[in-house]
Amino acid sequence: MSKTRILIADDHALVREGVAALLQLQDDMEVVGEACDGRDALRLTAKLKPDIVLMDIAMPGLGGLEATTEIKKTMPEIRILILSQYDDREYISRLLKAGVSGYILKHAVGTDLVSAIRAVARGEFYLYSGIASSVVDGFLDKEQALSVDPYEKLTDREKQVLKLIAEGNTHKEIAQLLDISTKTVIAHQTHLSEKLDIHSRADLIKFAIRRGIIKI
Amino acid sequence: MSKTRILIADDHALVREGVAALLQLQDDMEVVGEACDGRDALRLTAKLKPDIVLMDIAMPGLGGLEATTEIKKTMPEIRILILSQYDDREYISRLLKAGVSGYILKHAVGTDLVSAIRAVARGEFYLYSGIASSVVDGFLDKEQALSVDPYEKLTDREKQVLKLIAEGNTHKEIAQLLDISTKTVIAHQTHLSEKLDIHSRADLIKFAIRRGIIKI
DNA sequence: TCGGCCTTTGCCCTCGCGGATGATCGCCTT
DNA sequence: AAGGCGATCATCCGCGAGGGCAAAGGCCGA
Repeated sequence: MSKTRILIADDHALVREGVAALLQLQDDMEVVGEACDGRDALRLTAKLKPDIVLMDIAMPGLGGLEATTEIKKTMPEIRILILSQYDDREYISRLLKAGVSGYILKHAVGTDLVSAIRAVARGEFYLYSGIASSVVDGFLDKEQALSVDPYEKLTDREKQVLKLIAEGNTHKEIAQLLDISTKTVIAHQTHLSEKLDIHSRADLIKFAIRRGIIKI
Repeated sequence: MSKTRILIADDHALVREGVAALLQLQDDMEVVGEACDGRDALRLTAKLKPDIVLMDIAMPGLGGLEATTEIKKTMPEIRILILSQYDDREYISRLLKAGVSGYILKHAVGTDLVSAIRAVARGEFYLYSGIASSVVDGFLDKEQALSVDPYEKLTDREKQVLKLIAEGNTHKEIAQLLDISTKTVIAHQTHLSEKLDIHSRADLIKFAIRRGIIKI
């Protein structure tokens, strides 16, 4: 019997090593590599061809969702299990659209993670307890479930403005940094807020943190 | 030779178990318990009397700093090693004031953590590489190093308002929730912003996240 | 009893936020 | 050539943010 080959992608080395240590205790699992961000995850996935990638969402640079999309584009047979710090219920449908095979929280215990990996290895979906019901709601709203990630619909300039807003800059400060008018900054923010359907600075900040767009 | 007895306090079960698995690999260390928040850490520390408490800062309810202060008050012989997700350099002096014996980041690798625990067990201070220089700066500014945690100087009402602001509520919404005038809300915010020396909503939100005051 | 702190509120002011609407310019695709 | 889209900037307007100033009532310790 061959072991399930696992790649762990998380920006916290201690979490990577700790989870790897937990999984190595299982005789049907083998951690073949560790990636510290989405770019690293892409590179190592192509190189190591693991069975499952255990992926955090909030990582610097290339985030977990973007990395998932890229991996599924070129290597659709590789299964992705999301290991998130946040209970992003309304976000799961987009992850499913990107092709992930499961979603588990860091609040879960080790046996949950082992169960999740075995389920995904068998080709099943895994959803951490308490999340399942929201996914049912998600399937009821199929239009939304099939929509693409709104963040990907942002232009480069809008992503740039989002990052600067989330970092706490005022419109005037952003205008000076980008050498444009404050009115243009506001226009970009208006557009990106509509695309993301997030209409307060506080929620923009939290969105950016969850997505790994800014560090705190 | 007796093993170093360690209590792990972190609100993420997978992180607790993973780090515990790493530490159990060392034959001079023994994880005697796991706590999921500051209150739990207090209770288990009193019950288990570990040599070292490995403590996260951002935990729901009672945070890591508050728990550290309480533990040091009644059990000063127990050493605390902070395991933080964030590089809160300007915050370290207050942790030192509270009596911690070390500070390490989740970005660190397992061997760093093992070294840190051994150093703390020997009675030394441990500071994760790259942080040491800022601590030198901290000692240069002894007045600040000896100051108390500004958050503790906030009144209950101010802490309440801080939480509601960080959650993204407007002044009017907070006024309605607390059944007071918006002017009073602003007065509370003015006072707490002065005490914390944080003068933008964005930074208040990030402060609240780092301290575990709000969830995201 | 007095002073200090907490909580509350008001008025005034400036500044920033953010939506609606409209416009120009350039690039790219059809 | 025509249309779509992104980036730029503008005006108008209502509302929120936040500082300054003043002050009243309650509670508690000296």
